[in-house]
Amino acid sequence: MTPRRTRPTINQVAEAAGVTKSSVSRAFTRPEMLSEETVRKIFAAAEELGYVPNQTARALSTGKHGNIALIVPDVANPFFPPLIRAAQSEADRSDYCVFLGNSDEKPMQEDKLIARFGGQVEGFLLVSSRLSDEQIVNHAARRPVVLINRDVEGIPRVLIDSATGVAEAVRHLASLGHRKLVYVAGPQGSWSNKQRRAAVRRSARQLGIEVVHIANEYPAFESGRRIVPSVLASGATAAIAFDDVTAQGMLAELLARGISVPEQLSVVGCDDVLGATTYPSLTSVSNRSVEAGRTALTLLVDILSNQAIRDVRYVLSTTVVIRSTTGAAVAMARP
Amino acid sequence: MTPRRTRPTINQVAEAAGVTKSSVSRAFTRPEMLSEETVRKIFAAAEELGYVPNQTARALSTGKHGNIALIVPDVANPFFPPLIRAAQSEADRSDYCVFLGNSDEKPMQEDKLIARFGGQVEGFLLVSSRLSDEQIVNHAARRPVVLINRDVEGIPRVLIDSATGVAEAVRHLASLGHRKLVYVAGPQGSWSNKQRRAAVRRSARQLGIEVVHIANEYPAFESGRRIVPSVLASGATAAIAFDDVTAQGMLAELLARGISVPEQLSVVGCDDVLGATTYPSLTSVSNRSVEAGRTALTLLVDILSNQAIRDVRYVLSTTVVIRSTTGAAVAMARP
DNA sequence: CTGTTAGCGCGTTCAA
DNA sequence: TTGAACGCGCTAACAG
Repeated sequence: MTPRRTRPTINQVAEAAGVTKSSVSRAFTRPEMLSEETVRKIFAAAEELGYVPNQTARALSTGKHGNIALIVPDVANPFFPPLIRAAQSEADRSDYCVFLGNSDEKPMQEDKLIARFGGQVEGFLLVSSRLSDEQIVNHAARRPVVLINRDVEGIPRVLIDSATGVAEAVRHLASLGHRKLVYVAGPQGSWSNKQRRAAVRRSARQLGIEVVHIANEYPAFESGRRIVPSVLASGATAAIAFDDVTAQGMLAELLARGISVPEQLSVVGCDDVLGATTYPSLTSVSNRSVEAGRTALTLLVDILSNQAIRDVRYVLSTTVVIRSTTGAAVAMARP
Repeated sequence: MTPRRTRPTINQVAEAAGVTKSSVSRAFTRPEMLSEETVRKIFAAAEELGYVPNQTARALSTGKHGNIALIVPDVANPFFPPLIRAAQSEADRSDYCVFLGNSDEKPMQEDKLIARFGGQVEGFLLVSSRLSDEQIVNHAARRPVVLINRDVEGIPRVLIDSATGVAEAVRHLASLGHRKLVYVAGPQGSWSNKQRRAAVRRSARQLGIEVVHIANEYPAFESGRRIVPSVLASGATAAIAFDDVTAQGMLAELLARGISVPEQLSVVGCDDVLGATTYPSLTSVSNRSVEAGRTALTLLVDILSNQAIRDVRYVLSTTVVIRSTTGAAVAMARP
């Protein structure tokens, strides 16, 4: 038997079961309102016809679509896939479908996506949003928004506190004798970048270490390679990069230039997305993106069902994971 | 001014513009049917109220939802994110929203996702589907389906032909003096796996090389590490892995065991997702997933607008990318 | 417990 | 070129 192209409607089921649409509707939403006998009849008829409730029609009358939008700056950046995966499987548990959006690190694109999805989702999960606080607050006024790695007062948010891990990393470098280090930055609009940068500065000052800041808009392997000359020119003996991918690019370029790590330069990454897969294996700040994704999605689902718009601020702290790219500072001439 | 919670409807715009709903509807779908003057008035009113057509209501009456579902086995596997990204941005160009589904390599989960999305999408893009041919044909009978890396007669599909690249890789190894190699397999249900395995065998036979097949269900870094003992035990001098991630795991384990690559064992990956980021940099079969994603999505959109269900079979060929994990075969005792 | 009656917001005939 | 009326498939009062 070949499957029909047009799906059976609630009316056909009603007729087949000898009841009205209302009863069929109830059988699928609140069966406890019906007699067991009726429910049985209806399900039998539905099964027979291969009836499945029409989500769209249901959404039109209830306003609930059962969809959630998940927007990230760059799907291809290894930081996001595990997070996406975690959020997905959590959404799955609550029978939500998730739209995925890729903003390409561009606020305008992100805004456009939110508008496009707006009509058919109940809430948004914005990861590392590049939007302004004002824009975020505005969207949140229309429908529930949960943020990951973005700290906006009044909006439920899950933050991966890389500051703790970064501080540990700086202390680790200090204990190895480093007195001057560079911070290779990430995207301007990134909350994580501001946080990491501040953490590096603060810890360094406390330990009497000098910090050089090097800008680098797009966090990627290639930009990591390109930034190496500036790092070398700075005269620092260690570098902390915005993320693992950037650090990996640096590692490759350093290797290509015959500069040995960590003997001549120590390198630290962030987010630990590469694990021990680089060579030398990368010292990094731990990653909690999976928990962040899971937590944020649970939070969103929670808000959607309780409609209690709480101001939650969930913080996940991090630590430094020491591997093989950090070592003793090179001997330097004293002034 | 604070944004309203409830969006303006077509009726409010109609009233504000001094026309009926019909005209407003037409202004947004077929403006050429209206006088310029009326269209102008309507748009002005819409703009003023911040009116945006309700996708759901529109979908209910037209049957077009403007959504596409993209299902992959594992978002976190680096092969997929670039493909997803490419498909996304292509969908974006045609104003489609995309649902992302993660099947966890499980046919049942994939089926469940298809059912869940079914009600609100116009078509499916199934990547490396783990479903049976029969299941796929069945779904395709209900609504348009485009396949990536899955070859089912009658279903539009985009195939990355890794066979050409794998054959090149085998010849490359042969020219380096290898006489016995192992193929570290991928998921059973994977079309790519079958294709690669067959290509290895065929090329090897032609060149008089012996092949050992080693099963390995889940393609991941850890399983790559675990498989190393078997590889070593086989006595082969070279290994071709199902994908780069598996190969990377092998590399790490080999390094940990003090076995040097390629001096003692040559390793080849597939899909080239890691680029030159491993150490030693991995020889691999080229990756065309971005083109595959873009092409497949264009194809789907095309089918959706032309409703001409053509039997397309788009093949992208590959080559071997030689880097540093392949070298001369180790000297072996002659029998 | 079950049927009846209204919409949800929009597209689309059919007339005018 | 525009308007009036109906229907998409389902849920939600309101009766009974």
